[in-house]
Amino acid sequence: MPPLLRERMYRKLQQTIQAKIQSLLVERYGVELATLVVELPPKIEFGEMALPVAFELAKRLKKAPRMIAQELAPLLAGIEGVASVDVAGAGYLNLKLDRGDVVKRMAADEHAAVGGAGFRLVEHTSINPNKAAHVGHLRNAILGDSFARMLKRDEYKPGWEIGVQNYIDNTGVQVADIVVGVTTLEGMDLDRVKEWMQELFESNQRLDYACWDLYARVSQWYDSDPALAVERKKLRIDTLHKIEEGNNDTATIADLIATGVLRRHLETMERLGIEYDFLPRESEILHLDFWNTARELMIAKGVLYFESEGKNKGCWVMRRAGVAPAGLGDGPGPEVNGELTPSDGPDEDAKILVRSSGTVTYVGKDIAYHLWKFGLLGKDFFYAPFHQYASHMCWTSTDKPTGQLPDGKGFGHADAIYNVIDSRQDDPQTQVKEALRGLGYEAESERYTHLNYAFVGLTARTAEELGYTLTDEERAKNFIEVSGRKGFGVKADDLIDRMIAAARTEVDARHPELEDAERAEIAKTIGVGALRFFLLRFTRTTLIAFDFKDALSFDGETGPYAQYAAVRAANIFRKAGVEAEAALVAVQSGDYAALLASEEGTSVWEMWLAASRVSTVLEQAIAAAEPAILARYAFQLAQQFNNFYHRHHILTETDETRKTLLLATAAVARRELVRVLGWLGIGVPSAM
RNA sequence: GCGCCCGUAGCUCAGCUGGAUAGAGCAACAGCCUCCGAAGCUGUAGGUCACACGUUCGAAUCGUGUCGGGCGCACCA
Repeated sequence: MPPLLRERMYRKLQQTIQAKIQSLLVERYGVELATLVVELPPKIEFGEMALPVAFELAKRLKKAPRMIAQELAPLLAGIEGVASVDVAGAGYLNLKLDRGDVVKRMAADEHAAVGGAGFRLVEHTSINPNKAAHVGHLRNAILGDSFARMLKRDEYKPGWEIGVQNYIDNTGVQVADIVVGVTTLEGMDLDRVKEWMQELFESNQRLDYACWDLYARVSQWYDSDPALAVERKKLRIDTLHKIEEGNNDTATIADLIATGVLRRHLETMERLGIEYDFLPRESEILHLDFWNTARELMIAKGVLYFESEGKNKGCWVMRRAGVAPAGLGDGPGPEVNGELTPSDGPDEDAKILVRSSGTVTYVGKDIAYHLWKFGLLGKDFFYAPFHQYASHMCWTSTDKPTGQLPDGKGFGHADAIYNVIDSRQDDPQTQVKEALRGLGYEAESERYTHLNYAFVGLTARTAEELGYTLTDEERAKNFIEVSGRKGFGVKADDLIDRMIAAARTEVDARHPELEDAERAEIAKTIGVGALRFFLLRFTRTTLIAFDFKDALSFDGETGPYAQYAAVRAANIFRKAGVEAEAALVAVQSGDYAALLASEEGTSVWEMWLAASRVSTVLEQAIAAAEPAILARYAFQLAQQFNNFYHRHHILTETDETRKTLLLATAAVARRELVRVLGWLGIGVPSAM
């Protein structure tokens, strides 16, 4: 069978039809359209594909749209897979597909391929390793993990080669704060810190939880005595510098705690099915001098220059993204004696990358790091194994040569990158892209996606439930912002525990006959599914006001609703004593065209039509970098299935032809639902 | 002050590159379990898509402005 005939489900059919019409338009009217819209009609009576192309042509051809549509309609009738073409409304071209044909193709699992060449790096989670993860971090990790699953090669799609990274800021101020906490507030030295961590471990206490409270205490402590505030802040900076330098007890304490907390984060995320391939650390970016290499590249290209005047005097700066330089000229003038002379006064808006003290800012380090990601820095990390997952190793960076290189290539050779980062960092992210552009890496800059999302707050109700006393001002707002400094927020592990416990209560009530271990497993799948779905159903720009009551609801538009539909479908096969696979094979022989065309069959056909859109929706979700699109689609599939389930009673169906089709319908619905949920990291339990 | 995001049903949100009577869930009300498990289904009610202009055959969608809310604009990360 030629490839064109093989891949002809919704997405493929759409592509074929678009190409055909484009050539028809050129042939007949000499018109070329940049894009040709093919949409899903609002009602099934209008067919499966609708083309508003006649409206578009009306103004160019100075003809009534309906007239154009009537001219085009007969020309489209010959397209393969199209059963009929109608002109509707003021000039819509509505296509009806050959239902019997589509059903057989889908039963054989023919679908458009999604994927491509190149290595893509997805970076997410990136929690400061100085305290427990909270809901906001979960949104980040779940978004990133789902997106990685959408891209990755699997049974359904060739996908892309990908690497999943979790950037570890193990030498930042937040880690410094926790070090100040254990040393100054708790009076520990290195040996005592080791003992303390051992004690926590032996008494089954979580290090990240202990740090959560300590971090809050330190943050308060800095400002608790105005007379000592300056001194205490100095202690903080001194501690930071010692950590950055390395090779001293302070740095060792920082490393012990940061690594210990990081291991806890990995445990927390693993509970949700989230794994990483590589953990690049800031300490190596410093010790391997990534910045100096980047710095030279940037100076050579004139992107980075020394400011000798104005408020940024003594700093190395670059033009701020999206802002014209403050001076009259187009940026800095020619370089003179190692310094660039501003063409027309200093650019006061410039972004500082190196402070007058000689230290590098966050954005500076980030530029170096991103040159590495694209393989443009000309140097690499050294790699060491860090954590063994069931199916693969998670690596970390190190500054000592190990002779080990994951997959023989490491990770710094991306063709495209996706950074899952809070939208409060839109500006610095834009600045990094601007630096790439300035260095002449236009293409890389284009393939740099900041997968941004609005932060997660808490509803007033949930904040009060956590024992937080609200001010009147806070009560009036739609959400309360979480604060690590105040130790205020919903810790990830606590939340996961509550989700699973809520599911467990239901499972125990519904399935007392099951073994304890199986009930536990089912509850975990449901609790995790509910949590992941809850954080995925909102589009990225939507600020989530987290509320326990909403999250713990398992009715309606939730993960458990979708899981339930898949479980119901599976139950049908169990009770019928038929394998889903066999049902899909069975539908190949037999003629269902008439049945599918009937009024009753249309409600069955709608299930197939919904299921046929998997590739289309996946492509759309990848293009928009928006897992919420898939989450909503999963819900729609489940809803469609529940409709179908109530309308057609399969097991009692006496007509064999009809029963075969109904069984195949349930099989397809379940297959696609399981797939889509899988990309969202949501499993389907054995029973519900 | 400048930049970015947002304003859609009582509440929480969808609405793709403009297109057919603006859609879900929750909450409310009325029904449906001797029938593939009711974490489900059916029905009712609920909207001047913040507002005003503009572009267009056509605007929730694009443009400008106003009002209201959020977030950024450090020699912090």
